[in-house]
Amino acid sequence: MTLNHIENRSLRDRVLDALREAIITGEFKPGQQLIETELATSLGVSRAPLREALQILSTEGLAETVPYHGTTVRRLTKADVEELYSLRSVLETFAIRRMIEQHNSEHVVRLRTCFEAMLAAAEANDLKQVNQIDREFHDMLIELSGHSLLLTSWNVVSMRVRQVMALLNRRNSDLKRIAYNHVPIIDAIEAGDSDKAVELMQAHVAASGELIAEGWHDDGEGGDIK
Amino acid sequence: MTLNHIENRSLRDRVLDALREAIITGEFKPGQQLIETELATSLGVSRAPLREALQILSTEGLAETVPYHGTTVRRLTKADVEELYSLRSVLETFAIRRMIEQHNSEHVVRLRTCFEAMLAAAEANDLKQVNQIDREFHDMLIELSGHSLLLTSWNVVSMRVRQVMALLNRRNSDLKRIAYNHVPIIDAIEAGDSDKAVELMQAHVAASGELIAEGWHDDGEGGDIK
DNA sequence: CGTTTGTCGATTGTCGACAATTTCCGGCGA
DNA sequence: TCGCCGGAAATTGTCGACAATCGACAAACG
Repeated sequence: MTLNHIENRSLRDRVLDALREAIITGEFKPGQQLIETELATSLGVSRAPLREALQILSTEGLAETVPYHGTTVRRLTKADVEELYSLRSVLETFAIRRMIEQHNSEHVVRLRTCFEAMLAAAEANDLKQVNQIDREFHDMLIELSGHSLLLTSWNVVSMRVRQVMALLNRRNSDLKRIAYNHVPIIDAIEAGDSDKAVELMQAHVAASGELIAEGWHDDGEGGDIK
Repeated sequence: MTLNHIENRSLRDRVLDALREAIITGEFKPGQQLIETELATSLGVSRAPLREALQILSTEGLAETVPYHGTTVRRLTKADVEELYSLRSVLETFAIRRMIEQHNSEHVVRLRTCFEAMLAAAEANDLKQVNQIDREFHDMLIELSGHSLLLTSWNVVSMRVRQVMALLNRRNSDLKRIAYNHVPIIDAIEAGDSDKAVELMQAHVAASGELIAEGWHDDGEGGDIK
């Protein structure tokens, strides 16, 4: 008999996931006030676990808490976007170097598998799916570096990148081209050429970062891209 | 009349500071269980703000929470120390590059002032003071990069570095030599030579990291250094 | 004797109520 | 009209009490 484990996580964790998801997907807009009693009743829990979730969101940088003034969804200025992408670049290139040092061919296989899934989604013209797989690709890079502290730092950055992406209306650009952009990076990793892989990744991240920062309006929160 | 600011911060924040300090200074040993009722009564607060503080400690990586089993001070393995110092190196070198890009001579002045204070403490053979100023020096590097997201990431790393330092018994080594180690870095920054400054910083961090990791015992938590 | 089941103590998880703080709004006087 | 002074409303902060969960040991059963 194959029984599934029953959901046993604490309310706090489930509330945290729900709120995080709402912020990351842009359902909760930047600057929006997160009123405890309101959220608590709408989620059907008391304020205690909800507050704990809000604390965590604050330390993760997704929300902002001012004593006696409440918690709001953190605003994202143009400077924030630039910082986000520059730090992202630093973390990812570090991960690449560290991964290459391990000379594990299994890693390259996994990256290529991921790429192929991305390509398939691109051919189906499925923007959402491409985005998700792109996230998985970059997450995988970090994971394969085998650096757990880096992973936790990355998660914070990654979440906010997702938030940024959700806040702008992207037209469907050439998805296949986006997918193929990853090939030279994988090739450089396979060849063990750290410097080249790093260079390519820096360009890759910088390009998308600039593209986004370019059309960013601090008050309107994101314009149209591509 | 100069009145002190009335302590108006929330209990949670003050509890958080107290607990963090206790962990960072090594007063709370790694693996030690942090029992809510116990801490609450000893601090004279209820469990609510205390729990919120513990949540934050967990997300900061200083503590570890297992549902229904409580919170413990996070253990520091040798691998953790290595990850810590490698990430620290990445963040600091990034900060240096970014700082140099600004060509602000004021920055160099502040760094030199900091160095001189360190030297003075070294001549007084005051290990504790030297350590504190060393921390200030590296914190200053991050601040001067003008990258707020980097700063928040740094703070997490920095706290854990302090914890590591507190857990090992350092004999007084040559403090003046330690202080003077910072000079070439400042010089390279002043000269605007990013690559050299980065290289020196990497060596600087790697050296102390290896020194510490070398004598680290995962179970005993840190041996004697120098 | 080994396995399963029940119970206990300790600890964390959650809740509702109350206190503290800020904000907003209306009335009052200059 | 303007400023300002309460006081009510809204919101967050804190507390004590109760419920849920877990590990360990004892008890019952084969």
